[in-house]
Amino acid sequence: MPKKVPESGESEEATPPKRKRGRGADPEQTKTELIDAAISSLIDEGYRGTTARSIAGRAGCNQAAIYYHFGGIDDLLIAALKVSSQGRLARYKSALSDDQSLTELIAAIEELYVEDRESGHLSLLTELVGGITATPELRQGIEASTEPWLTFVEERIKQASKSVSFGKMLPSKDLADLVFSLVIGVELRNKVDGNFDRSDRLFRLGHLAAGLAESSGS
Amino acid sequence: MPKKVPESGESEEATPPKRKRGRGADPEQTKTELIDAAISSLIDEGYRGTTARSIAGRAGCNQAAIYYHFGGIDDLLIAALKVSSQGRLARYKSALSDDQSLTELIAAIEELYVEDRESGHLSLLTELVGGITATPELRQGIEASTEPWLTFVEERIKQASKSVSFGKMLPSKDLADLVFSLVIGVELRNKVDGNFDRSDRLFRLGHLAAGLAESSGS
Amino acid sequence: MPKKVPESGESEEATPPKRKRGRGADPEQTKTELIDAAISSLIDEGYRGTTARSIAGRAGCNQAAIYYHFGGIDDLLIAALKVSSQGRLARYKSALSDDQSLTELIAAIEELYVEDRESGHLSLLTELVGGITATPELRQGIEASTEPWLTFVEERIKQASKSVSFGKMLPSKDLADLVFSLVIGVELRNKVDGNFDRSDRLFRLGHLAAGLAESSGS
Amino acid sequence: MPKKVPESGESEEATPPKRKRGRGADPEQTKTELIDAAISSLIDEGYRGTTARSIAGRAGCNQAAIYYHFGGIDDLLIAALKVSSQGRLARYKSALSDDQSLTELIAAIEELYVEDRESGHLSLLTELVGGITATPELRQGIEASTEPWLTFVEERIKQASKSVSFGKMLPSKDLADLVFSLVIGVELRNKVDGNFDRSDRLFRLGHLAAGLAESSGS
DNA sequence: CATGAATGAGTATTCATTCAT
DNA sequence: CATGAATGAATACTCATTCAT
Repeated sequence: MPKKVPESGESEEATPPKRKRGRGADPEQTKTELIDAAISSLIDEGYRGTTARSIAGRAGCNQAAIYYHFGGIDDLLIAALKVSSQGRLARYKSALSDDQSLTELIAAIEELYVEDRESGHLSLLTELVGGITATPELRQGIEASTEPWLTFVEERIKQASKSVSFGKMLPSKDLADLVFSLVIGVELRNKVDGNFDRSDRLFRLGHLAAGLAESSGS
Repeated sequence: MPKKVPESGESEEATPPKRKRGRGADPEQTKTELIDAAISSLIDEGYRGTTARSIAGRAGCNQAAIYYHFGGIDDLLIAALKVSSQGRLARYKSALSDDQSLTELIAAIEELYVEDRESGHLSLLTELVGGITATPELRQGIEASTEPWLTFVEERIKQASKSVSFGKMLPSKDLADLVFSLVIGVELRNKVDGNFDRSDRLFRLGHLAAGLAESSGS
Repeated sequence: MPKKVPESGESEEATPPKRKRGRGADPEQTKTELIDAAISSLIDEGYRGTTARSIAGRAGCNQAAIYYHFGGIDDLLIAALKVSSQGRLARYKSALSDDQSLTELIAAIEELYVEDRESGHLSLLTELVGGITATPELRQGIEASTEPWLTFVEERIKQASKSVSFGKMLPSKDLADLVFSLVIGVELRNKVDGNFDRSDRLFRLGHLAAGLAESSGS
Repeated sequence: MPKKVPESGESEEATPPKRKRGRGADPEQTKTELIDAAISSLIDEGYRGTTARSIAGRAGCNQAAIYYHFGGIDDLLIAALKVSSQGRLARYKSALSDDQSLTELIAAIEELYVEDRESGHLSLLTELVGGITATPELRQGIEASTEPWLTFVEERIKQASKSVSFGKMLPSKDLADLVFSLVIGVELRNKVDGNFDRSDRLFRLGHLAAGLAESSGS
């Protein structure tokens, strides 16, 4: 069901004429293709189903390429998460501006979130976290991709709370942690019951709370 | 790191004289041992690392026993989740009473939650959810074990909100959903950074909010 | 597709009131059920697919019963072949009489053969022979079930050739061998292409030859 | 008991300098070795005994190679049948010529047949057919290897019947079917009783009939 | 630069068989 | 008399990984 959203290569700049892969090819292209393949495999097949074969098959190249370019499967997976995460974060940053009211902010976020959910990019994170217990090496890489989001969310919260009377009292860091955890939890729960209106309902709750907060004056 | 907490067999009643396992033995004991083994394997090795070998090894019996008693690994896994989930839910139900104030309630829950987190029983759920993408058959079983928790949380919220002035306005079902999702999200995030004080901080936030709510009068 | 034809118990005599199986049951009944199960499993699943599980499942009893009653799977299989073979042979003997002309004889045989083919009883033999290479112990048992057929066929040929001028010159033993081998070969070939009109065409050839032979005078 | 006869590689031309097997080796050699191993395993151990282990062991390579090169055991098996069948058919074609009398033809065939029987190549076919019930996927492959033989036999019969007065009346297609089925049936019967003079006796019968037919004028 | 070939160790699952009851 | 429980060894197949080219 996930809609296709451009994976790596966040920008739309014209890519140079794609040479075919093989001897004398552009190594970056292969790497990019592998990363895209890893992303789509993680989304479609989950962490357990994401094997060298599955990735190489999707990338249309040899399994050995994974080792040649990334040194191993897990390293490729981390790279994939990084690319995906950075791409999405950039999108969020460009779509949210400082002068939005709390209500506007939440509306904007909801739109982005739906993009995430539908494209499957959120799933990437939860799938990889699921692999941590079996493969602890993943942890560090995941954390690195996670961290920028937290500072970003915290910042947004700080900014938004300016328009609220008791704003300065809000523990923006903890709230950021809460919001981020909640998003992840919702994603996981969606996997269980496929009940995608859960996020809708929670956003409605958010709008309600935002309305209440704003009406309490700046 | 998870502390050992008795898995199946919620009660502490003296178990009847344990016959040795083997041909002609008590099958229930073997089943129980397999379930316990599955639980501990899921906690220690994750979904990906929980193989027939790993389970049978922990249970001290032959891999074939898994198939004899449960028909397959996934079936054993959801049986394990069910046992674990029911056991924990019973514990929650017996530990929380109707006449607790909101603040008391939260304090009680925090205690139980720490038990969950430390024993690893919460991890069971997230590990299995991680397997859904690769093995969709798990979904139904997970959902079945999840559902009772939601109704339980909802009831608690309804009960607790009576002591709050605007309590009747609260969408208890959505809040239950939110709380449950948040717990799951936190568990997942803990796996990433091992930052176990996150829950402490969030509970503090909860206490704060509870205090605010209660001070607004009943 | 094989039509059901009563397996063991060649006669239609009233069977004594069937007690259920279990402690104090009639051992003969269990044996009979196991044999019938083995026959149908060989027909449906082939030699490779005929496992203890498959047989016991069809017989509705425990796998251990096979060992208790027959000592092993192969022994049960041999017993099954024997029962099936004897049953069919009895049917042939009762359906063919001495005073049939060659043409009548062939017509009668065709009818019986179609029974065999459709019920799958012929398949029993070829499936078991397929197992000989892997399990040489089968050989003797199969040979024992095969031998009576050859003497029977030889006798029929001898009798029938009396109505043919050059009848005494015919090497009836070799011809019996030929006919029997041909039947087996046809059965095997049918498995490959499912072309069941092959036997029809060959019987037509037989009728032609019979007509020719008879027209040459007695 | 089967005598060794070169399996694949019908010609005796000097094979190019055989590189050792292993990473980066000539894949054709590995494939050939696997096919030869499959053939000899089918002959020696039968269909039931022909496992990945047995084949890889005989080929001196890893079981996984079977899957790498053929995708699965059954596919390797039908590849083996194809190679064997084509090799033998080529041998037959080169050994039989148009200008042979019926008697000469039968004599020539007898010689070839003895080769088949002794080398075990005929057994290949019957073993695989025995597997059809359990593994229907084999059917198509077997049929494909079978079909050329039928057209070949039919042609031979047509050609030979020219030297017989009533030759044009002969239903060569049905006769081809009969002959081929008979050969298969005889092979199977040989497995049961090890009575290898059966074919001798049948060939004698054939010679007799041929003599009769030829004496009836062209 | 990249890959085809190969493999050892592993996967889930099923086998025939045994034994205590 | 018969069976439920159990198992060691096998089954087909896939894994991540390596290496020669």
